[in-house]
Amino acid sequence: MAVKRNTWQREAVREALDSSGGFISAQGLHQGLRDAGSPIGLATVYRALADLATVGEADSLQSPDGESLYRACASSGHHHHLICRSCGLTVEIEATEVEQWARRTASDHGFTEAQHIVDIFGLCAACAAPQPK
Amino acid sequence: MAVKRNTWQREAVREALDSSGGFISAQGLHQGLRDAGSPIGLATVYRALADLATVGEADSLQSPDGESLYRACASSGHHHHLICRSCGLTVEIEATEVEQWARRTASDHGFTEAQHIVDIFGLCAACAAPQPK
DNA sequence: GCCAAATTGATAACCGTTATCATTACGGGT
DNA sequence: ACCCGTAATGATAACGGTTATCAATTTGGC
Repeated sequence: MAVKRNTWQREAVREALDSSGGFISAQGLHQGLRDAGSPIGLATVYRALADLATVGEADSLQSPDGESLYRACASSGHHHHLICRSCGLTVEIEATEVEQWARRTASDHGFTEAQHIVDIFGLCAACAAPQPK
Repeated sequence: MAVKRNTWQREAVREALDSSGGFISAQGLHQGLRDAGSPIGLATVYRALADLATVGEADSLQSPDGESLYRACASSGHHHHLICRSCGLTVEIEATEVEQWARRTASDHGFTEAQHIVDIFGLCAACAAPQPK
């Protein structure tokens, strides 16, 4: 059965994910768990993460480097993120306008089942000032 | 030097990219070039692609699988895409509203050097009706 | 307490991308 | 026209991340 994935491990992952406060890579999460004393294996982290993503309790996106980043999602509600590419700070943003625009644009071209990817990467105020690059 | 990247190979890549008509993976592009008779190497394709992307003549995005997909970009202008996840049909879309929204949102939170990822994946009219899967 | 089923975790296989490095082609200078 | 230096090319190896494999452990039911 597919709905049997509830062992303490998954919750551990969810907690870690939740306390990370932002997007984090699967491996980073694994590190964190290990540091926290969990003897959890990397494979399990990936599995838990995949499950959480499927259920909708986690959000995943591809970093520009091709890594998969995950983040705890309070709801299965749709929202977007503003991510500092330097320090990782993540801000959830409302995108009502964009939602509408996306929906309109899609149906405008005869597209259905449209899901949009809308994320903004930048440098937060803190990271911007110091060194440009 | 960095501005010395102009040998026939890059143009070959650009042509291939251009005639692909949609997003294509670096490897797929390499295959295509090879099939077309070019003795081009995979490494060179990656290099050319990176260059084109840098100059702004190619657009790149990460597929959900983590692959990098490239597409010929008419201009270095910023625009987004509506992609059929079934047949690969790609439509360039104007996103003026979104541009503004993104810029506003970013600076609203003190972010600078904001680059946004805005793409819509869906099923085009042709692929939607027939067979669900 | 015993058995069956499922999860776990270490490791190996995979896949795409990037770096390495010898070879080759091109251009300039003489 | 020839020689030489510079840079691009391409085969292959190295890399990093993700997924699959599989034996061992744990869990729950009877």
